[in-house]
Amino acid sequence: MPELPEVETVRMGLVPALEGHRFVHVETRRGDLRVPFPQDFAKRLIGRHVRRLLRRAKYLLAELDHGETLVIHLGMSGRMTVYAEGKERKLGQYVYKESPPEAGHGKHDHVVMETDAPARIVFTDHRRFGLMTLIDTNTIDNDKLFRGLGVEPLSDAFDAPYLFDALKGKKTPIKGALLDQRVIAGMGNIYACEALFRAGISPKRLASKVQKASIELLVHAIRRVLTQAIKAGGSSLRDYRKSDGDLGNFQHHFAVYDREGEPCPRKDCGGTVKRIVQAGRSTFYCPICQR
DNA sequence: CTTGGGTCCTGTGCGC
DNA sequence: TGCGCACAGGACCCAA
Repeated sequence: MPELPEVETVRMGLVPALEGHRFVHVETRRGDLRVPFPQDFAKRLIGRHVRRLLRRAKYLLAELDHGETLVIHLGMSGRMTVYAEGKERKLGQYVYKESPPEAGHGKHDHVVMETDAPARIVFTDHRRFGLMTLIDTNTIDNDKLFRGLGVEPLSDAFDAPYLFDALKGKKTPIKGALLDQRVIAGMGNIYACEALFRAGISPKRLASKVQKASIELLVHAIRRVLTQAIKAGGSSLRDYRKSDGDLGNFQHHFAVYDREGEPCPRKDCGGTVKRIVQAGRSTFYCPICQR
């Protein structure tokens, strides 16, 4: 589910509930996620103060005051929902609903955290591909979760020379290469398809065979599509919700993703959006204007 | 080393 | 209505 724009939207929504606040209550419910919770997970969080809430690739990082960082990944179906304690409240640009008594008691609510904002944060993930763990802040960059990650596509380090170099010698189709987190940290299936469409590049083209000029277009397309998606609050197809519970909006702006059989949105193209499977994932593209 | 396929898990939507 | 299959925003692990 959540790719970079969705995780970034969730991050922004969590900031008022977490940053500068203290965990007053944490509990894990029903079973393990993809990775078991670390020893004394809840105990190690309670009483801790969150210095900053950051994002790296598709991970949320809550930097705590005792040298550990709470790491959260939403997997395919994870959600973080913030509820205001007491009554509905506006924090930042989000309005948090009052916490209903059943919040946190759903079948797939795995973690409930309360802070002195005061707020209740519920982590829900019916597929349990998500992850929550604690990692030493000082050495987090060397952790296996983060060690190999490529550059952040919205940072200054992401430019055409970087991408060209990162794709050099890759014998895989460009679409697959874009999904490789060692190349671009945070890229996912939707935005890889959308960016390739915008850049006019066929997803089947071998990564190492994409011309420099096209790489230039692709870098701009990636930056723009991710930025626009963040502005729209991410894309809600099935499970994804913003942290206030509302839907994102960017799914209405897809050019090709999930639009098999529809006309290519490019003016005068006349092509039809096609769906193929690459490395086990759906790819949507226009065979006429993506070359 | 790189690359592709299978796998984890639950839910939903479709064709028959 | 019901059943079975395909598929879903991710990312490990392992074989070739």
